[in-house]
Amino acid sequence: MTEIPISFEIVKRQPGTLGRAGVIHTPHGDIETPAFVVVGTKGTVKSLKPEDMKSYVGNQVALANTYHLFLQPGDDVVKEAGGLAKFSNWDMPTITDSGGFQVFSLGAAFGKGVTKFAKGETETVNEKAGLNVYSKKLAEDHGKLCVIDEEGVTFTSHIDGSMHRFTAERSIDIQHNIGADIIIAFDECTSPTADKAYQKEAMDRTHRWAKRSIMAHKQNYEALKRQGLYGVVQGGRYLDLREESARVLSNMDFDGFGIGGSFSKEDLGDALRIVNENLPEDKPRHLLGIGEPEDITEGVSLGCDTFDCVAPTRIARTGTIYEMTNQGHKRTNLLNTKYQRDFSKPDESCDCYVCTNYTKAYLAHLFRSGEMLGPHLASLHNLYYIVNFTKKLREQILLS
RNA sequence: GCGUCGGUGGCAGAGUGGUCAAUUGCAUCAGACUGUAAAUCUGACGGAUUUAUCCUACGCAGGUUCAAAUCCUGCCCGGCGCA
Repeated sequence: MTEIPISFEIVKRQPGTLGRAGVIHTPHGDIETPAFVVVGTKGTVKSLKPEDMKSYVGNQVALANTYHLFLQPGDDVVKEAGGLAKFSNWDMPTITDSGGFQVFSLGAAFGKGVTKFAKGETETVNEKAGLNVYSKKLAEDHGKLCVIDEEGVTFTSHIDGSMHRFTAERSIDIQHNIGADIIIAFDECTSPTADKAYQKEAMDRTHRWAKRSIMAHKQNYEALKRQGLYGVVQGGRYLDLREESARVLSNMDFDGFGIGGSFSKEDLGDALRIVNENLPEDKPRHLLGIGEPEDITEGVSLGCDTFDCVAPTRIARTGTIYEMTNQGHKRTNLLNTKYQRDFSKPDESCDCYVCTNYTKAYLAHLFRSGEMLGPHLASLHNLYYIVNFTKKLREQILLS
């Protein structure tokens, strides 16, 4: 094994774009990029057996979450089991997200129905209110399950209400225990409704946490040998902040970079361009939590190497599948009446296990009758769809 | 046959004189979902509509009342008990 656990080589650059095809070498194997990373937050891809990833999906890498595994079953248990890959029987490279997204989903977004994507005109609000040293009363007053301060974040467990504190160092420590090949510096994922002043403040804080994450990582020699660390670019929807974040992080000793935070659909492209133009070219870039097929097309051409997103499995569980049409990607709600007697393949152009063996009508029946096979088969298809679509984008770059 | 209880929107089941086109659940119809608080959530759900209102509705037919799903009478149907 090399001194550096994570290395990246660019195999081919796509002329005229920022896109590139490459390989990320990890202790658990190679990841040919661009690649879609399957999300299994709690060490399980919802509705799938771990083996299904190899047999039916074909993904090369999977991602779990630090916050969730810390709460259940506990990072010490995962460590004792021999690490995430062994514990979960994930026979492939793995990534853990730092818990930074939970700062958003349990914080600014809690109970508000806000997503990290701004839709059209967005009112910005000063999120300063969240910036206080933790107290239980404060959390209750603010209707949040987490409160941010300079040192870190205090969470109220969404499971049992117990209090837990994450700092940059603590997140890294937990991720060392979980043992994924790639770990991510603890960051603050901001809300798209946050105003610029707050985005700047959160970004600067994330940069300070980034520095501390590197220091914490370097203090664990064993982990340093087998885990790579990514820093996370922030800056919200503000291009100047995005540029600044990319530049600041570029000067830190990371093995790769996550691009995080909030966007609006319209300026996702502009943000990715300015970020990737400023990140070092020879390090892998992971677009955190994005996205839909169209987003991946855009992200790849703008120089992102890996992507993770819950959308394929989340929409699958409620009866929606991806379908390729002449007009492009389509989301098909199998619960719609018209599919009850539609005996065509779920996706005519797809050659996955589900599409070669079942019909829309059968899947529709499974969903209508509440059978668990419905979410399972739809998840298999959607993951295969997005993983293979991303593979095709890689092939296009190789052929360009 | 006698007694008794009951018949409410696709189903189950509230309501027992006005605030009832009728609580709620299921089903149905549609929508949402982007580092998973998520096998979740939202909306619609008698008909018409100029969305203000109007019409038809709580087994059927009458009646009482300013007003009835709610009270009275008869009929029809069902459960249970006794013959």
